[in-house]
Amino acid sequence: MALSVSPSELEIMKVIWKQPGIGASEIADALEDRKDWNIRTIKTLLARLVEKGALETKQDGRRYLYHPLINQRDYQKSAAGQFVDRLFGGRAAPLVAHLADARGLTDEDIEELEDLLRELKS
Amino acid sequence: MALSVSPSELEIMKVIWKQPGIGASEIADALEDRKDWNIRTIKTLLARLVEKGALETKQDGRRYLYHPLINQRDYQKSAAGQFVDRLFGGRAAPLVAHLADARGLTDEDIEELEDLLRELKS
DNA sequence: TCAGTATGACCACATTTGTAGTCAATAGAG
DNA sequence: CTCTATTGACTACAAATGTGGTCATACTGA
Repeated sequence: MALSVSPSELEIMKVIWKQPGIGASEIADALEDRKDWNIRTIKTLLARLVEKGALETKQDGRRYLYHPLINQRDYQKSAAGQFVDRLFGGRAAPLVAHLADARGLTDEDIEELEDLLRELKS
Repeated sequence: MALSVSPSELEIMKVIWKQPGIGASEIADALEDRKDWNIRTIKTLLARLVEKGALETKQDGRRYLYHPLINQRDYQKSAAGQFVDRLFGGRAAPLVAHLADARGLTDEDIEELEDLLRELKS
């Protein structure tokens, strides 16, 4: 469990979560402006993700299409939990305080947080 | 900057942040129940942290005392920022929503978040 | 005074991660 | 039909990380 996905691998996962069933070269296209990766690098990362059990492939002619085996929300939840545990003793409030301090919260963030709190209290 | 501290190294940093000027064997004591690390392992991590510029040493007789060169709050702020960027597109609200969902927030968390939001809006 | 112990310096080694290269087969461009 | 570009399979290799060993030395209690 908790199968670990490295930062670079996560970039790949994000593309596939957004477009399940995408192929390697389309992933390269999708990342083109964000990351300066050789197609070989992307394929290596894909192979590692398959090996780790984070992705599965479907044959499509002579190439592979990639589908996530782990759910983005689950991954985010577990990563968020690990992160607050490691750095903030498991407490959410100090984390948000640091974020607010470091970069400020958007009005949208504030509103959403208020809604969330309202909901939690009911 | 942003000098990267690995998870294991961070455990060491946390002890030193709490007790600046501590020596290697006291760090081992402090971690004893939390981590099952050989004293050599701890010393290797300390050496790496010094090398990275995260710690400095002061000679105390024939041993070293360790002092942080990076501030805990600064580290937390930058790590929190990087984390929300990587996983939540930089938005704080979804992160908190996931935390609340995954493990719930304590009453204390909720109260602190409310205070924080009140403050941010004023 | 001397043996055992704690310490720092240096070394070791497997695994993970970032970043590609080589090769062989194949599919499409002319 | 032939040449080139694409694809997957396999390989490479340095840096970072986790984990600890060796060695020489200096301290300390018996």
